[in-house]
Amino acid sequence: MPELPEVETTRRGIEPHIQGCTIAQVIVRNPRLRWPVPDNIDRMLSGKTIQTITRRAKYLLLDTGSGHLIVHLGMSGSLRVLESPAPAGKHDHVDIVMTNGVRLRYTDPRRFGALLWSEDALDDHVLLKHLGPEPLAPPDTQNTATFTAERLYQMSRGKKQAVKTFIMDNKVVVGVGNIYASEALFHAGIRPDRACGTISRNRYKRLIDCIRETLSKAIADGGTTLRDFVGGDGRPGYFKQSLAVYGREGELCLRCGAIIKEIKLGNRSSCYCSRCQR
DNA sequence: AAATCTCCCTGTAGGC
DNA sequence: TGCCTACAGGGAGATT
Repeated sequence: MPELPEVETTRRGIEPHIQGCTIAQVIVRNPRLRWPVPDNIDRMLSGKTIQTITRRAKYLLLDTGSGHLIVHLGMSGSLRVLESPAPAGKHDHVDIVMTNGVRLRYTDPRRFGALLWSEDALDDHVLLKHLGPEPLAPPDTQNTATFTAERLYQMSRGKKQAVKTFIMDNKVVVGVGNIYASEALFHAGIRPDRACGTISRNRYKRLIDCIRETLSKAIADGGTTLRDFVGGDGRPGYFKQSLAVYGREGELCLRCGAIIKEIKLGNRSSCYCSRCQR
């Protein structure tokens, strides 16, 4: 399921195939995603050239020079490059056809994703303007608007919220979903239900290192494929075999051998080792 | 104001 | 060709 590493894997997979391509046509088979695909999207995109493909949080941004296509993969979405037409399956909702015949195909069984068109500056877009810092951007210790231990420390003071839901909050840091929050907390030795306001600067420093390391390794492995996810080349990711706690409730901790526990936090399952994580 | 809950959706797993 | 329910999850919006 697409978290930051899966979105970045997708970005890297499609970029070499579609950067510089001119869009001939957008075929919308089913516009009913999280928000409706705008019915003018074919008119807005046709004839425009894809200049860059960037990522902000879990959003992919295709810049045409006069407006952006904003893509979110939801939890079961994928974007693949097809070098030639192929029959559309049940969940292949949108094809973006290039003038050279290459297609960018959006597939999303659960339709939690989105394809939106924005002519405004992206900094002002309602979905993007309140987002916190990127976890993998170069840290700037002088700037608390970047992902630093000082930021987490300051934002968490006086809060009783569980640290796991805290780091999954997009205003705190973006791109950390349920899988990688669980994994990073394990590697940092912090219980997911610990009140975020009781965690020291030093432990936040360690947590930040672990979040960066977990996300980076997952990107290097092509993301985590649990069921649906495929990268831009249609291949699954291989990080699943590196998961230490996520989805391992009842199994043994790889570090100490204790049984991995599962609790619900914010209606989301959270797995942890009660011996390694405090 | 902060924290928690609900909802959108559908494929899959598990119980019977 | 079994039917039914619970569950998974990102994140906006509602509620407590």
